[in-house]
Amino acid sequence: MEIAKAYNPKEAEATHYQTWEANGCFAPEINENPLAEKYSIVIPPPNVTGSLHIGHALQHTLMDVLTRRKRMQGFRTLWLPGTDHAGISVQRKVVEQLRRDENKLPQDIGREEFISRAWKWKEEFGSTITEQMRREGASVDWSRERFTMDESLSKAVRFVFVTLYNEGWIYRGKRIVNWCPKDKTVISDLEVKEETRKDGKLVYLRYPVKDSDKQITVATTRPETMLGDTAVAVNADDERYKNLIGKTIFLPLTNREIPIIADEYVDAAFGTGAVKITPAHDPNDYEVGVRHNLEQLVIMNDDATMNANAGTEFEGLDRFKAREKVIEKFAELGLLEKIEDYEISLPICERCKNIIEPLLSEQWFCRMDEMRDLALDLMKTEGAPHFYPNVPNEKVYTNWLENLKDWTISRQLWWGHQIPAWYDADGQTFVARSFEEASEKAGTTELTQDADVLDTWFSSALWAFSTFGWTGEGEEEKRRRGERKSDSQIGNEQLTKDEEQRTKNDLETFLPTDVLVTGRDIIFLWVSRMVMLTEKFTGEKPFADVVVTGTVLGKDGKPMSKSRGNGVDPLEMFDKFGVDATRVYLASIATGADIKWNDSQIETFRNFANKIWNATRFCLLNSDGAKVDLASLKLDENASIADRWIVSRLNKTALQVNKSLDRYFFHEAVRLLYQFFWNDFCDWYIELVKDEITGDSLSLAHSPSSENNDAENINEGQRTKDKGQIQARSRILTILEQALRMLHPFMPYLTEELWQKLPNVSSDLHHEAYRDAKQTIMLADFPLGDTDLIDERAESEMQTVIDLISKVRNIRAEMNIKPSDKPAIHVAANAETQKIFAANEAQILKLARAEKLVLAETLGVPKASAKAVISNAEIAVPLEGLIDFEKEIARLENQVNKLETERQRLNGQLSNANFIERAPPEKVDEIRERVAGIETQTKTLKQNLEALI
RNA sequence: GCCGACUUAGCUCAGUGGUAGAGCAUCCGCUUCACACGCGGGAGGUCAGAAGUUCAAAUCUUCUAGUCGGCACCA
Repeated sequence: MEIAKAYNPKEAEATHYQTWEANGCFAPEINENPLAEKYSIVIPPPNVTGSLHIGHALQHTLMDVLTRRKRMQGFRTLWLPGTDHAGISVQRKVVEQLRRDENKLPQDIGREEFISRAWKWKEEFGSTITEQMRREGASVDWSRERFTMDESLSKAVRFVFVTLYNEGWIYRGKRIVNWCPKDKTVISDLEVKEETRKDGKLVYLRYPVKDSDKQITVATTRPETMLGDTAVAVNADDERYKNLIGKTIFLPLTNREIPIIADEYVDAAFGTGAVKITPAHDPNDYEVGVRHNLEQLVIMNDDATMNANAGTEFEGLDRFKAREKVIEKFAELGLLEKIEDYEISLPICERCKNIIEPLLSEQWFCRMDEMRDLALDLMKTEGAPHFYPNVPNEKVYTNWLENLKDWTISRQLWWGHQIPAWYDADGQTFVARSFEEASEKAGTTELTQDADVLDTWFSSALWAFSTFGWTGEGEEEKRRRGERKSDSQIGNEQLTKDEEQRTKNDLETFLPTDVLVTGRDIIFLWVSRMVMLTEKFTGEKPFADVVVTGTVLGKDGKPMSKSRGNGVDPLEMFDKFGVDATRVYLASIATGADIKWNDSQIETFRNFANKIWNATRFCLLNSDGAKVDLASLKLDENASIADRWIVSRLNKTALQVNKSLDRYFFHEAVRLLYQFFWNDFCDWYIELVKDEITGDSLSLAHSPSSENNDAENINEGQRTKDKGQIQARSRILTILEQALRMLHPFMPYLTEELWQKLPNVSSDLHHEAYRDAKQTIMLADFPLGDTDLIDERAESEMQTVIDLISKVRNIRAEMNIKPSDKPAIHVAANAETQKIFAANEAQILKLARAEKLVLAETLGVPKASAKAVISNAEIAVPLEGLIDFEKEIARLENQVNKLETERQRLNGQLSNANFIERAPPEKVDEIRERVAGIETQTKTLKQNLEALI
């Protein structure tokens, strides 16, 4: 078979994904077993405006690893893909497109046309990320792809909104909100970020008191808001101002008079002790205003320019221009006391980085108190969802819930789910799932729908169940919910009947999902809201577990960002190192840990991919007559140590890999597989059996046609040898094949490419749930590992052989013995250990590059020998004429010193009476044994040393 | 201000009570018939610092320092 010398990822990446998809491998329907347990994951829907970044690649890799393993283990597996309509982002793209191409504003074309343009934009550019996911190898079921604005998901949104409204969880009201003047919409607290500015100013303004020559000085960082002041507040106990309470102030730059009020919000010790109150532009002032029934004077437009309420001199000015002008005017009037430098933190719009303006505005809100309790109860009573890693995520989650405030759910955008509320001519509100329903309620069709849309996260919050077809419509849903609760009580008799329905009904089959894999940053925005709304509307948990991934930082250790230019494009990595290498690297990051991007690490896994390629290449180059055959791993009593050892290692690895993945320790699974494949399989097993499986033996050299003619010429011995060789070849192929299966979830392309090349692979190797499917490694049975096949004795015997070879290699290297020189190896050991070495003589001679192996009870070698000890044997390599005595002395001293340090440490423990008394006896014995072992070795080394001096 | 995480070899990182590890880099040797994206062999660490708990601490507790997050406040 022709096989290239190095792995070329591009070839494998080009073909297999299409084949898997075409053969329906990603859909749960591929599973032929009606009783199969389900395993489901919904993807955190990426924004349609997005393109794949390294965080997606990380999360998708983990989800794919989980999904692929479970699928291989015969679960009815669904990983559901989809995208989020990303309200503000798409709106901004379309606004930009409109401006650039037609020099128009959204108002110019109207809402309807704007929305149709947005859909067009989505159709045209919205599939970038889903295309990129194909490249990643993500085994998602594209037939179930969802979009948050699909009709069925939109129905769900309306149903939920109406229900929550009717139950009093959603209300409309005037509140101070975070207003983004750039996007001209309200945004939630979670979308506001803080930015500290050192160049802030604190401006002290003097307000003249009416009927008095007194002035009150107030300090502010936003002087322009004084135009909207409707009071000055002081603390009632403040002696300085006590007698001014109830008096009136002439508010400069306006012709308004405002009261001086007392409120406990004011801290007499802070600043001047007097606070200007602007109820329409500050949340605290708003509260004060409500308490004192103050006028709420809005002085800004939605683009943060001043409006008519600010006075003719200021109307139309930008807020920052107005600020300067207010200061100027106060200075002119002699009312500017001073300006101090002041470090200030500004609220910034997370997306557009503009400064947020707190603004009084009428919005829709979602009350969170009861929903918070739903979520908190789940955590308290069931520990659900379970976070991985648990620390610190669970605590962060619950702390946040405990301090939750109401959620502003309306947005002043056109792209999104328009709020299903209608107003009649009198301003009465009718909340309904459709215009028809609203008209019916209102008794008129003269209705106007609320212009706002819902926060994108509102529809995302339903993602765990709306994606499975839940729309909330009709009584059916409720009935099903009721049925489902009782199903579990009825028991197993109903199973078969239910199974039929299960395959038809995604909601019942796949909810709750098994795990959510997502980033820390959206635990609040998304995870918590899914928990609340899924529980509220389906009575189910959205997911059992939450895996919280860390942040992949740039090479400079800072979060990746366009402005820093430290981003890493996953697609570039795919091109440079291959998809598989990138995936394993991402999976090798400790769960939840932040990591600095590091090219050398990913190269490690590129090299690993190549190693796997070449190991397979080796097996294939020596595969004549052999085949993948699980029976070849059933070893009899005559089996070699190497075979027993590798089978044991394989099964131990499989057990540990499964255990690691069960607790989402992807990095541990990667490490186990890397070590098994490279160290155990390549470095030792291949080398140990190389002679046995390479080279044409006599009969194999014959072409099949001549074989019959020459059959009688082949003697029995040769026949046995051939048979043994073919068995050995099958065995190594089978071990390899098992390893490829375990590697598949991490490295799907490489493993499929190689697996298909192995002799005798077929769908017979599939898990029994996929016997009829076309042969692919992705449906092969993922090894669980068998404790009965773990052979500790073989492992320790093999270790003895490895130790011996390593020591001789060490001597060779330290003594500068040429590769072509083949010394003898003398070993002194007990009879049992001698047997082990004797059984592996050929391998020892080959791997240590030695000429002969002399086994005895005691060493009888010339003085000019290099020596070493291992736990149960003494080794000597006679080096007549080659030995450098000084070097040998140094080498032995080095070994003695190492042992001595260790011995002293252990003796320290043993001489501690408390240790002997309180430590577990096994532990004490273990230490004693080790000291004894060290002493024997040291004694031998010292004798050798003395002999040299 | 409150809460939390992190600090381990030159670099990037594993390691949750019992012999400090990996990859890369480095040093020495090797065209050994799968692989130089390789093979073999070395060197390199007071586990940030201090105190404590324990027979035993990188690991548990407290404090200190530095780094980074989250939340709150900000007249």
